[in-house]
Amino acid sequence: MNKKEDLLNVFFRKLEARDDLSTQEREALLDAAGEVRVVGAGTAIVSEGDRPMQSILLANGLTARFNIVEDGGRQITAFHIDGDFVDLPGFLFRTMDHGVRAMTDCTLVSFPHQALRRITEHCPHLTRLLWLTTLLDAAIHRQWLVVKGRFSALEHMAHLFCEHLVRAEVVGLARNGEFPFPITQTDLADAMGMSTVHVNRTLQELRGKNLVQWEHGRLRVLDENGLRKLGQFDDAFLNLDHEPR
Amino acid sequence: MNKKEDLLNVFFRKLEARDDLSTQEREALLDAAGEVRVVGAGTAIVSEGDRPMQSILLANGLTARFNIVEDGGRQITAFHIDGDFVDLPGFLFRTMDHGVRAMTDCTLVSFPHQALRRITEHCPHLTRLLWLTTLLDAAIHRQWLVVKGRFSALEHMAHLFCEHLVRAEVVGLARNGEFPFPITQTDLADAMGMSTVHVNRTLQELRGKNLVQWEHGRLRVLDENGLRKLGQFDDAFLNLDHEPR
DNA sequence: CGGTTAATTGACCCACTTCAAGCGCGGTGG
DNA sequence: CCACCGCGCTTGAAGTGGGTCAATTAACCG
Repeated sequence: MNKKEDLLNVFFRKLEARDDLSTQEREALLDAAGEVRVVGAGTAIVSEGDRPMQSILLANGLTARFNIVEDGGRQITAFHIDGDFVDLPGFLFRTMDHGVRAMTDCTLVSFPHQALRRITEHCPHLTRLLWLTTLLDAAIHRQWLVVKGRFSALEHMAHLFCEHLVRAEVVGLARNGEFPFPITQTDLADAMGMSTVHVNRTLQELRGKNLVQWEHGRLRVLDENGLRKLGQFDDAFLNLDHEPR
Repeated sequence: MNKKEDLLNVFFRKLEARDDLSTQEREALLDAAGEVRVVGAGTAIVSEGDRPMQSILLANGLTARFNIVEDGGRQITAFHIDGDFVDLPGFLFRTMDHGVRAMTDCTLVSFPHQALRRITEHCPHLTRLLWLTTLLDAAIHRQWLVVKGRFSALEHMAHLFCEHLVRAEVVGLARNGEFPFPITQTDLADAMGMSTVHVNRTLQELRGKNLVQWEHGRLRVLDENGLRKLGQFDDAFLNLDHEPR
């Protein structure tokens, strides 16, 4: 089915940034891919406590992982873009410890856990690459911890924008430092663990320094070097080297 | 070699809390295990930028993963205890994006990456369990993000102590709510992303509420329910259910 | 043109930081 | 055996980054 191949291309691209992918491996992934679904912005793709029977690859759109705390506050722990699995941990965790929400309309491809298990049984190298994608998520989490623990709001925001620029570039979503970033300031505040008010003021400061523009759901980085410097951004944690894994 | 088996027992225990482990799998791990090493407190087990040829299982002791930021500040992103791999991401990442330091004297068992690769090629279920351990690390990272983003210092500390109590119990390190916690308040501050001064005051508040004692490198939880409530602690993220993975 | 959600602004507040001292204790050398 | 040293713990005082509350404006949308 040609259509499914198109949808998976962006995932292949993400993997191929880190290692070679054989034709057989591509086919194994195509075989494993199940239902394709388009959901609207705001859809709860996964809810805390779910025991899903498949994991979901985001072919197109933007999703957020989040946890709700007692006072009703929400903490976003990750954003996912084209080519990211939004709940691969569910394959081995069984019970989801967090929710995933579509922040935009999203095209989703489901991978039944049974099919993923078959991959782990017959395609060791591909298994390592799938494993790698979850390690990437973990590396991003660690980076967020460093940033949240030791950076000012301004540095934090600069770092986050740099991260998204690079990730968008890897899957071909960015052109001239501009990429889709269709979320609200409230969402951003929930991701940065701060108040909307302060996100707004921090953003104004970044704009005032002529580092970024953010309009119509697109973020444009005007001065990538300046932004990287401010955000102390080093892309090493994203493991962009192409090497045998 | 009987000695090596003793050292790996705590790791078996960690895995067996989540799924069955066959005799063959245990043997595969024993075969994969290489050099055993004891290092003193303060040793840099892994440094940022390293390209290790093996991953290291902590058989006994306490280690911390950390990143150093520009102003010299340190952010600890994880603690590891008996039975944890301290740098399994290195198996697929190749280049380490952070350091690992021995906080106490540690007994380490190295697993050459070549041997781990062999496991991924011949033992799919065991591979999934190794993968699971890195997913556990990631789940803890996410929880830390939630806590750091949305909790007060007091709640944060309560949560951290709960997490360590549960993890220590899983590998048999805790008795009557008491377990080894041989770090300094400065280390704890680096993990919580706060100042030592405030760690000290927060700790006094926890003590004042008769929730914990912390003396001679051991933490004693006096009122586990109270501590859990204060820290909004739910152990779901630690995936303690024993089920087929 | 109302109704709703997102962005923005102002004023005040406080949790946590910073800076600066003291204190206790184990280790070490004379 | 004691003086000294260094590290970790503790305390006080003063400052601030970011939060909270509340209101206004802008953008969107049928």
